[in-house]
Amino acid sequence: MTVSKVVSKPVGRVRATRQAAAVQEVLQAADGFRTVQELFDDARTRGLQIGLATVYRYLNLFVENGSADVVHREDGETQFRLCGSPAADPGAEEGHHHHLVCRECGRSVEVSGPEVEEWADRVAAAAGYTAVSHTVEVFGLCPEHSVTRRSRG
Amino acid sequence: MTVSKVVSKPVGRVRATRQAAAVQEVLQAADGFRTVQELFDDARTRGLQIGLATVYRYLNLFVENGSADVVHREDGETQFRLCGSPAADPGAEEGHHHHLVCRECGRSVEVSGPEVEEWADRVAAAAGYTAVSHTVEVFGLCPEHSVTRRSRG
DNA sequence: GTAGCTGCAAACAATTTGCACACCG
DNA sequence: CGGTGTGCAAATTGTTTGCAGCTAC
Repeated sequence: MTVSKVVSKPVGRVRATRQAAAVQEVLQAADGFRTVQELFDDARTRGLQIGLATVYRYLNLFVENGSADVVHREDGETQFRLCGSPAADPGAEEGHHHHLVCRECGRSVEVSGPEVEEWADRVAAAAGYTAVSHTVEVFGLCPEHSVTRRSRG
Repeated sequence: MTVSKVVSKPVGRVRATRQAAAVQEVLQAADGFRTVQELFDDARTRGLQIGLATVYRYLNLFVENGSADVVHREDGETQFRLCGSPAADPGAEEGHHHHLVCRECGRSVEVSGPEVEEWADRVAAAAGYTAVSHTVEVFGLCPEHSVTRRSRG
């Protein structure tokens, strides 16, 4: 695992600071969604000098830039993860998609559900609602963390 | 000593207190989802003596009982609303459904989306995920609050 | 050399909890 | 009279913000 210059293209409007790279690094190192605390902790563990507030700041910047995705856990806590490649697809409207997130490790799978979008649009239209937006988050246990033993007693 | 039919069956494990009735009253008076603060304020406005903490307590009890539904606004704040009639439908597993909520007035429409459930289940299964749960929230502007004038300049 | 970025900690907002008291039964 | 529901405010938790100093450009 070579670390080297990880910040060839930060995010866009973000200055090429050591901290921006740090956030991006821990974000990339994480397989899936992570809480801000976890990312902050990861950074510190890796010896990356950064403050919690800065992690929040960059995380929000990344989200604004479309570089990161965010999910609100049922718990209420916010989790972040690097997005695919939004900047590479300027035409697509942020590449709307949802995530299937593992409750244990945060590992996630990007899922695009045209049906869901259509469904949301349809029911909204049927009710006469406009300016519709929707939130779809799917949580579960990834194969590795699924309990194979269904025995209980 | 009948107190109307309002609180013939509070929620289940909830004692027939004045506060429980108060929360239920403001909940019923509201057309849609309301924040805890709003409900608390409503209660006070109606002259119902109750504390914020108690509103929270009952709201959570109602949710546990399946008497109330909850949505987490994009904003992060939690909103509550009375549910249909879960107790009247013991067979149905809590009557899983989602809501189409108006951003302006909170008025909502209960929407059942078998497709969404199926979709969530399908993508989860395809990825090998188990113990799947999903969150689907649709926000928009109800007919009354939709901006009919599409002019912009 | 300057402006923006950082970090720490205080501020903040939403929600929970503890404890003394009132009320229900 | 006893238990427990209640209220107020303090405690908690997740997140944001202010200000002095450092860093990148």
